[in-house]
Amino acid sequence: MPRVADHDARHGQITDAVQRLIVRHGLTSVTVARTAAEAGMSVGLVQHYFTAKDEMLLATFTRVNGRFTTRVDELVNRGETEGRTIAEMLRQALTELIPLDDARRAEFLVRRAFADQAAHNARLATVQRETLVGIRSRVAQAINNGTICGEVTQGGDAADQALRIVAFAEGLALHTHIDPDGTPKPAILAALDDQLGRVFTGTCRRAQLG
Amino acid sequence: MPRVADHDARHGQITDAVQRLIVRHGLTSVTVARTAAEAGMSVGLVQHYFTAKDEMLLATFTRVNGRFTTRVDELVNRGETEGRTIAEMLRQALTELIPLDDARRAEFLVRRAFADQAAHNARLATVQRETLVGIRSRVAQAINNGTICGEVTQGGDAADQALRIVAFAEGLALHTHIDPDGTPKPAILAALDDQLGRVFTGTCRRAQLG
DNA sequence: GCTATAACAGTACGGCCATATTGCTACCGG
DNA sequence: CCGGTAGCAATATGGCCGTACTGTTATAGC
Repeated sequence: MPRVADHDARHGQITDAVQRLIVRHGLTSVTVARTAAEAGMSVGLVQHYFTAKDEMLLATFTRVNGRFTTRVDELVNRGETEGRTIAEMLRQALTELIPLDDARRAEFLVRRAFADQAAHNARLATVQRETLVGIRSRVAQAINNGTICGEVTQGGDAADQALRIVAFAEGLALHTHIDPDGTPKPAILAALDDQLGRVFTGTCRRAQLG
Repeated sequence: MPRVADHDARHGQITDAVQRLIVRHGLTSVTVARTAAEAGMSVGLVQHYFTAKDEMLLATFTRVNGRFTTRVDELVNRGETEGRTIAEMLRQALTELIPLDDARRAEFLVRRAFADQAAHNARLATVQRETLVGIRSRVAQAINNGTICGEVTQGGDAADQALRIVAFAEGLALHTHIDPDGTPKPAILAALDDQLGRVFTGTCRRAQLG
């Protein structure tokens, strides 16, 4: 067998380069040659790891979305061990969606960049949809947990409430991005808290939840 | 002087063609040649009316946004003469944002298609921002009117409430588009009504408002 | 230490795209 | 009725892009 390379690491280098290019100059500006240069490798090597540009972009989108949901899950796990309320964890998680700092903004830009493409590419659309319903179902689960625990006092469809909360957060994200000056950070967070406060009206009776 | 042509009509033909192409295959698929074919004219003629492709795209974006706000304004005017409540008019107006039918979906796709570009093009960003704050200030005005009239009983910053309402509507639009099956039309409209109902809690004491 | 093969680089190629250029045509002003 | 300019078409051009192709290097297994 010949020399081996860390495929996952290489894929990461390439998709990270794509991400940086998108953040800097938009998805349109992403070419294989530029990506190679940004990643510090040759065009041939990029081809070696991604048979086609489409694959490269799909991998980038998948990775970014995966990183996001992973981060949210870690946040929740940490919150649970630290005994936070569900509302607090949810607030933290949803804040991840909003481009309030550079890292969040970068991720937001990438998600947005693929929005147009996803409308006409089945595989991108699938990743996008699964990410979205993943977030929504996590929030719904949190609401169900909250109902059991006592933080949520009112009844009502958890999925429906989750949709409203997530939609609201993403709407705030959009406005924050398009008109940062018109939407100061505290106002955004207050709005988010307010929305969460409509559902999480009680206090937890137990220490933990599943 | 030589023969004359209706410049505005030509611009409209071209930008309409661009819009159709975006809806069908995304902004990436829009080329000058394809646009000319779609509009039923020669490449040279497109060049005659738009010195560069950028101008063509900017004009398209501007037109679509303009058409949207015009439609909303007409809706409001009609609603006023017909003596609707402010909440009803607002509900109608915000529903225009959500891709619940083909026409709305087409517009939504175009707005989304330019999202990535706008992040890296000052002129597109300006159009986008102005459209957004335009909508928001209209909603804020409606809330102020509602306060005077009696439909809005609680105090609070109208701009802030407007932000929340519009953000919510756009979030619903996003979810409707990405996951249409997971968000049935009635649930979307109910959510929108619910959100509006949080602000418009009273009934109008007067017939009309400015 | 040989050898097969993965890892990697460089370049060539065919295609499409935006735009420049050129030329024809129709019609308004006089 | 005629000259000139705007309207319009067709083609030429130069560049970039994705990808195929060819070649080189390094190392794991024997």
